[in-house]
Amino acid sequence: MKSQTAPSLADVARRAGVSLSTASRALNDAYGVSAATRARVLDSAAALDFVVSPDARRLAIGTTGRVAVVVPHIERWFFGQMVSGIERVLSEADFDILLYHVDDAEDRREFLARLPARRKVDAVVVVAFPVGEAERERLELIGAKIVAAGGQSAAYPYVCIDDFQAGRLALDHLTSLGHRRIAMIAGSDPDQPGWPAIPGRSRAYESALGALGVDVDPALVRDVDWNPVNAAKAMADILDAAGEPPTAVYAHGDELAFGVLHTLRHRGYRVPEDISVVGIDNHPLSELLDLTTVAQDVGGQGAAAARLVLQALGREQDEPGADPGAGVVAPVHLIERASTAPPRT
Amino acid sequence: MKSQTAPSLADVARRAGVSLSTASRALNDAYGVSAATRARVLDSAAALDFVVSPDARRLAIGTTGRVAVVVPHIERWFFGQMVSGIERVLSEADFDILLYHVDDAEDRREFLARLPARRKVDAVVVVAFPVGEAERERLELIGAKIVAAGGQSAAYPYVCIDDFQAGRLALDHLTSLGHRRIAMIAGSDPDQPGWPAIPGRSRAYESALGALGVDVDPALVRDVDWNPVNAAKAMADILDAAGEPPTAVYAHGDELAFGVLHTLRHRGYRVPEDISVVGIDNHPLSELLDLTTVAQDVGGQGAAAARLVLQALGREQDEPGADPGAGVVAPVHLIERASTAPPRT
DNA sequence: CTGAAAGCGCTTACAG
DNA sequence: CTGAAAGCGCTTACAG
Repeated sequence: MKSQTAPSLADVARRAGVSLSTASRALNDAYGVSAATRARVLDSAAALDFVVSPDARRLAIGTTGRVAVVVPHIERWFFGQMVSGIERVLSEADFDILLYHVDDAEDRREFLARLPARRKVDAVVVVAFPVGEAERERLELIGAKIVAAGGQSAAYPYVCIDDFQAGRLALDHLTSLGHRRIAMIAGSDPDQPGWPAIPGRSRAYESALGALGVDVDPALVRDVDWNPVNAAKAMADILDAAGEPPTAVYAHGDELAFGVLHTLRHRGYRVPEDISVVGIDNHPLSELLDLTTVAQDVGGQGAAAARLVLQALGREQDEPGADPGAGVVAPVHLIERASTAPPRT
Repeated sequence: MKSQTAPSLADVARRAGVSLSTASRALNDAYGVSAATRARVLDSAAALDFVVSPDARRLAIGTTGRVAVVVPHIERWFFGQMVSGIERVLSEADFDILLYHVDDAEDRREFLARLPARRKVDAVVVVAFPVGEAERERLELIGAKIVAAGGQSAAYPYVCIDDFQAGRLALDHLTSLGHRRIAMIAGSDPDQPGWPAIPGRSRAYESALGALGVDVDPALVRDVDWNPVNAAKAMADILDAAGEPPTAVYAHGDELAFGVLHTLRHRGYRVPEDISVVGIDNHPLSELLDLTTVAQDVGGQGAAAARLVLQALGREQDEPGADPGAGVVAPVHLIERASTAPPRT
């Protein structure tokens, strides 16, 4: 009945001829065990191929050694990068990462409501979505730390970029080139259709046009669910609806821009001669498509978020000047490639 | 000192006025507890916001409720899809997934060597890399099941596609169009430079040409580490090296094909008029780039792998006719788009 | 430096 | 149907 079972501490102790306590100490502390004894225990452990049962240790210790990473769309580039960055530093700090995928707002709420009581993790990092006040309190009540990646919060540490700034970088590039008639393909939150998923990037649009005294023309704006194919359709839509085509297109993300490029090419518009296109992200394929974009280091942000976790867990010496609990905003910068140029007059 | 602590089963039992055993049973079994008692316990648990400590439960139960998913490049599309598929079905079966990222062969070996003794998981699914015989045995010794996704093995269950077939699908399409001078951009394993990461896709090339009595021209073949940018360079290389350019290019993956398309465009070749291009994968961006490709459902393969895990763990009624321990090979199919056409004569 | 004992939070035969 | 008790595999004061 009992399936194969790994050697236990008791086995190690017996083989080394010491007590459980001593074996445990030899394996953990450095103190309180004579060198000779420790050596015997270590040998014994090695011979038996022993490794502590994490569950038992955790039970006794009261800590889990795990952190939950909760992401909406693990199959998308941005999230993959983020998880990759988080995993890298957390695993190095010897934490295991528990991956959870949550789809919509309902999913997220339910997940967060369940997690606290589960005590499965020491911390949770939520990627690109907010945590309600109530959930946050429950998490903190059980001692679980929480940090956000790809979004900010006043209530817990976070790392993100300044989306408004990123947007302005893209738009200022366009306007300084002389563009005035600029279309926008906005990424929209499927939970709240019609609302921008990243408000800052939309505000940048209004603000940039506003600064020029140009009114926003609704015929030039479309919301898209981040699916490139839908972005392609949206662009076609704009071309069909707007009397005069825009001279430039601002996409909230490179993946949306890819769709735009596709439609433009199919409709016979040359980029950038006829229409300029700019995105945000610096997706790995953007270089190949000569897309001008505002770059961000997503993997680096994941790593930074992981460091915030370690900090919150007291596992890292606070860097002097680092205000724990505060957020870090990662830098962004414009990368000019061949998809943007001055408008033809 | 003692940080906030969640309510324990003992609290629930006390509040309900029953013993620990009864509380436990009420929460788990359906049997052996009177309806009234169960109700009291349930109420009590609800009132206290109680949820069992997974670690304690596991310790007592002897099972972890977790499965490890080990991937080489979590930030790449293929792996993201795979993990996504795995997570979907495993989390529904109430398993937690522990994500591990391993880079190179050394990493993998070390990881697998450590895992067995750790007893952190009930099973491990390795994505797109092989597990040595020794490691496999150790894993099985401690009762951890193992299944492969994106690669096959004689020693444990797996799900993959038939890479040779996929390659032939792509190549037969090309040759039936009339192409004879076909270049190949092969994805290569960084651990074994010069070797194809996916041998079947290379064999398909040799086989398809062989069937036509055409010799493989080394000047038309390049190995690339799956980086699209390097694929672009490799294509440039071929164009520079080969006297006469190929009339078609076969890429081991769509991401490589993207690089090819880039170079072709920059060099002034029209696709497909001057040169045809075909890939494998049906990457989400392929549609936008009008790339002809051989499609595979990666997420579906992940889901299938997860089902194999459940099966191995005895958590799923064996479907009649399903041979546990065997592999499943997922179907592939050609998607013709605008990147392929007959060669100009 | 080392050991006996209690405890971490559950589950599960074993007896009522 | 219900409870007392042992056990899961470790850790950690408490005494030597």
